[in-house]
Amino acid sequence: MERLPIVERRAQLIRAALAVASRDGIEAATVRAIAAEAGVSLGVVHYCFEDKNELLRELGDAIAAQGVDRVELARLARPDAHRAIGAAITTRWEAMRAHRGVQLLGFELTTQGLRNPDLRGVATAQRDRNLRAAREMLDEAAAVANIRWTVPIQLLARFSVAAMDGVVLAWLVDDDDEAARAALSSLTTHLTTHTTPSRK
Amino acid sequence: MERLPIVERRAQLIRAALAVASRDGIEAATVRAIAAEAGVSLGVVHYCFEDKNELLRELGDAIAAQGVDRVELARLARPDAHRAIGAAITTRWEAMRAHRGVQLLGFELTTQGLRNPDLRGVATAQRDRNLRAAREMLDEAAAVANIRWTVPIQLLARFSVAAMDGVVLAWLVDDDDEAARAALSSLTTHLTTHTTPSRK
DNA sequence: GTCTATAGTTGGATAGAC
DNA sequence: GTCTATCCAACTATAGAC
Repeated sequence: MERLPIVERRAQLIRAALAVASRDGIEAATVRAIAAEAGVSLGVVHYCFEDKNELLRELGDAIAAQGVDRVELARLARPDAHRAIGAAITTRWEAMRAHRGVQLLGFELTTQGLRNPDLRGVATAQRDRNLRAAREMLDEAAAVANIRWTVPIQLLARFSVAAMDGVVLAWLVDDDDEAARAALSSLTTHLTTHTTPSRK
Repeated sequence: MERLPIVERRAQLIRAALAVASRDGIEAATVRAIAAEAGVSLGVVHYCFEDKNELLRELGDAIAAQGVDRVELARLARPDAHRAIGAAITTRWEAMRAHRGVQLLGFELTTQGLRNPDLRGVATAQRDRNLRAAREMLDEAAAVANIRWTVPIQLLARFSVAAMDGVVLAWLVDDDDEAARAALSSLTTHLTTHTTPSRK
């Protein structure tokens, strides 16, 4: 086996953890399974991480980081408010839909974080990232469509995140793409009612 | 130890499982811990249930059943649409807020159901119950306020469940009652825009 | 740095006495 | 029906050879 600097070894193990956990679930992501996935022996994992919780915390960071590819709205034709908001939400939805296992893993990590004090930060970090991403999305949609929001953006961001989470969870259960799209369309309409043309 | 008919013993063990799992999390709800909670020995659990999964399936039923105390809207003063819908949602929210551990357990059982084929039914049963409860809530609110819905109620029910789930999950993470209430108020407003006076 | 070997728990499940 | 005793598998973590 090749020798690696510890930082690269850690990165490799985090990738392996993400692969196992998103494919087989958080319960299946044992130290053994992760070591096997990475092709290293059990001891290596304990050499690279303080304990399993530290590895899971890094996994939480990794999953949150990959969820926030910035949405590109600039090239929209006829960017009215409804259209811009709809595009932003649809883009995010398609990104999530493409990684079913990762979405489920996100919920699993959140519940773990709510039970295990050692992983508390995973849950809150994920919420913070989601909120920030939603706020940026709303800001960008407003800029592109040349409107402004008539209620505090923090409120709208929170509602959007909650609605998104709920829609994704329902979709994980019943795998109904049409229903999910309809719900997101409803969310888009709702957000649009809280806009007004911005004066220049 | 007192002898009990097996059906009563099962009910007792399910109650114990609910107590342990809602208090300490699904991972802590081992057969051993449940037996201890009920004050019986380990073997008794295996005598009463085929295996652990069967017990968890019954637990799923139990948790779903207790969530659907029917909302009483009849005595509302001046039941306009917004008021009726708001009351229905608030009532349900207060019921959920009072049982934090149970709500978290619900999410844990759902994710388990999505990973473990043996528990698949737990996730879908919970979704079905929630959808039905939401539909009944919308029906009753419409009847009380003398309005009708301008979009298919199935769609509204689904959106309501998703939004509720998302709001509860966010609340579990940050424990912010005010933010939750604000989000639910936003949901109420959104639902109200899809009503129209019903002709008699 | 990496490996094998093993300690030390804890889990689900079962056998057999009473 | 109920209990104790036990089996066996899987887990995290560590010690020590190389």
